[in-house]
Amino acid sequence: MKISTKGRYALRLMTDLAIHKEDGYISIKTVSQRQNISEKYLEQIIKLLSKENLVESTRGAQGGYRLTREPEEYTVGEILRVTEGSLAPVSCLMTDENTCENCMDCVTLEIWQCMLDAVNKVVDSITLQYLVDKQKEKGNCGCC
Amino acid sequence: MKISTKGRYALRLMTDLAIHKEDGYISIKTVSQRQNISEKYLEQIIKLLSKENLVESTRGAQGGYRLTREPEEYTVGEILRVTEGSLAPVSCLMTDENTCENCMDCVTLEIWQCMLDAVNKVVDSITLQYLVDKQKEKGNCGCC
DNA sequence: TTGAATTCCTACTAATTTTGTAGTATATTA
DNA sequence: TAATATACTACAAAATTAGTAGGAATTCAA
Repeated sequence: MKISTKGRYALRLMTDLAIHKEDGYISIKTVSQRQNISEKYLEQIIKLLSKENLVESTRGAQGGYRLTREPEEYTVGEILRVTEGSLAPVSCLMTDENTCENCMDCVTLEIWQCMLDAVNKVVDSITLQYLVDKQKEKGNCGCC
Repeated sequence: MKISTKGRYALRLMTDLAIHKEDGYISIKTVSQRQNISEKYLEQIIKLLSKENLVESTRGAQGGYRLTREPEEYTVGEILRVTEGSLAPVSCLMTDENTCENCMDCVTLEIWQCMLDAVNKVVDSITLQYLVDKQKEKGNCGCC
């Protein structure tokens, strides 16, 4: 039941972009140095965010990435789902997969659905702006 | 963010023991056949449950396992935590590990804590007896 | 117009975790 | 004493996670 580094790094990445949003396009290299995360790995992660239009990019010198919306318009849930995939505790609940027929009338599916709803409710209630605000007063340890 | 087979099998195992609780001690072999789960793997799983006294055992012919309490006295959360380990989405929140000092004042830890609380609330509100009741009317697909 | 900076894209790989298997010792009962 | 179980230790295959590596395409600035 763990959130992987992909999701955790994505939150730090997005928070970094949000905090420095006045700087225009920000390169992966810059974020990599500030957050101390591998450049190449960040590249993979931001590709996911870019594909879903959570960030936009320009190539070349002075290029980089920036947010497409205001920080209060992103939720943590959205960022996590794009990078982690569905937060569902079983694959039968993942919408993109062809849902298992047998499960529809299955006892435990109920439980997993309740868990998913509860998790989504939490992460969808927190905005990126909240992370920015808290980050400024508290910081981020980098390990969770 | 997945529940592994260990936790899912544990629920089926415990539900099976609960449904057949009048049969006295039930062997792993029997459960294995009824649930169509590898005998040796079930053995590993029930060892965890046994160690925490969720079940008790006797060896030898006519031996096996049985519940130590009534089905309404177990929660799904308890069973999952014994088999899956903590349901925390990050290891910094797992009580048995030496909690990361830096995290205590970390932004994201808040989020993970809220997620953990929400998940626990769901699974701790469902009893094994509920699974038994629903199982009898609905069944279990075996895949989730 | 050229060189440096940067994203974009495709593979590959190392490490870790999950999901088991295998074999044997020990205990119990008929 | 033979059959049936649990108890225990070790190993192994498969899948997933967490990266690395290298180069093509694009853009800007000097």
